[in-house]
Amino acid sequence: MSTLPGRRRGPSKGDRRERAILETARALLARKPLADITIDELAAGAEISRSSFYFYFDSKIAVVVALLHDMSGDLGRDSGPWLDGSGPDAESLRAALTALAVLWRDQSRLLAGALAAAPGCPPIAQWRAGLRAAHVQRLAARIERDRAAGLAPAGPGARVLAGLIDDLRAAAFAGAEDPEALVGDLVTVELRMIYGNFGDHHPAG
Amino acid sequence: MSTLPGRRRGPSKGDRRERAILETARALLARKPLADITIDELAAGAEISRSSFYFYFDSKIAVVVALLHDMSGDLGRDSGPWLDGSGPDAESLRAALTALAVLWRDQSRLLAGALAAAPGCPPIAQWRAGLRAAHVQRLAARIERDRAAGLAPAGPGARVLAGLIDDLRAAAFAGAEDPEALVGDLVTVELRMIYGNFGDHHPAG
DNA sequence: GACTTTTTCGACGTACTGTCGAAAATCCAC
DNA sequence: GTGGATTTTCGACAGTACGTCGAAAAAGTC
Repeated sequence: MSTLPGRRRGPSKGDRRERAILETARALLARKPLADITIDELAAGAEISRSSFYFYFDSKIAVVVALLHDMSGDLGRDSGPWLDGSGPDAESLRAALTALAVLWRDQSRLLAGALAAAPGCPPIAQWRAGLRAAHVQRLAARIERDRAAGLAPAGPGARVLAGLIDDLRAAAFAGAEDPEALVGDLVTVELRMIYGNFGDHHPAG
Repeated sequence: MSTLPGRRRGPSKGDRRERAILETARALLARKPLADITIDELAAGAEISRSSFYFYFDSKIAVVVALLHDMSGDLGRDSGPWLDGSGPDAESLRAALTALAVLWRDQSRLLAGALAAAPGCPPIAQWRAGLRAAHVQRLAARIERDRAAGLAPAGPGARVLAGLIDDLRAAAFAGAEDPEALVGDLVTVELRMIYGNFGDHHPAG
């Protein structure tokens, strides 16, 4: 699964190195964009030679994919109540968006780099497509439920609408210097996209 | 302005070459992504050596910027009626979005490549920022006008809302295989973002 | 036909990527 | 602990693409 060419089994010295590479990548991503990071740096950070790097990962992208996978779990965190609920529930939506915004704040370069690299890089594109599909799937189901219940007006196909909402989130967070500051407005906008202004609320602060 | 290092004036042989480079770039972008295009190919297409390429452009990016500038005029085309009008006018919005979708259909690789390269590439980032600012400016003004006139409900700051709409367009068109198919749904969604469902309309087909 | 400007290109230096094969370190059974 | 297998390391090499320099050829000017 995770593109490791050489190793067979056994948590040995190599494991420490692999983790060191990942940690180095994280550290470097905290202060420079993905495109500016070279394999030399990754190897140096893990205190191995550049050639040795290739024993652990096939490429810089493979490292990124590993980091992304580590994060996948967190990405949908706190979205359950919103996605499984019904009606224009601003609070559960706000919780979902806040969790996402915090993640973007902490990992913006990793996420931005991944999004930028996705076209033209199948493994990353697949990762993104998987997350997107999962979100669209659940959100579209929620929209259909609400429409059937008369809570939401008809409109674009539920999957299309859900896709637009997913796109909007990614674009908005990717472009923002302070993602958390956007949460309130995104709540309003997403609710309007789904409910019109059935559910308009008055954001506090 | 357009980063031309060598030439002084006079429409000479060099002009043909410069145009040849741009045409080659256009042609290549029609069938492969920007990242896969090399300066060798650009030079070969214009029938000059790679070194000669640098006489005309500073880099591949400079070529892209030139192409983008050629296109800037078309980007806002047919948006006037929508941006200068008032109220939930689905038809003028549809016209604006259709023109944009057609542009995306024809130049998707150039635009997608530019958007992907923008972070980490100041000249392209500036181009994008300029367009975005212009759009946000006019759209925000329109929103404020409508709110003052009681045509649109209060909500996120007009500039923020306009920014989200601009982001949504870029993300939606960038991700779509058939941008024109999205226009109808985008009309609905943008109107809802601004007006709630004050202005819900019934899209035909 | 000299003189200037424009245009061309080969040679060079750099940065980064990825592969190969041999050696060193480590592990494991006996 | 020693011998053979496995894991890990790295130097050397080959490839690709970028961007610069300076000298020369081509074109334009008087």
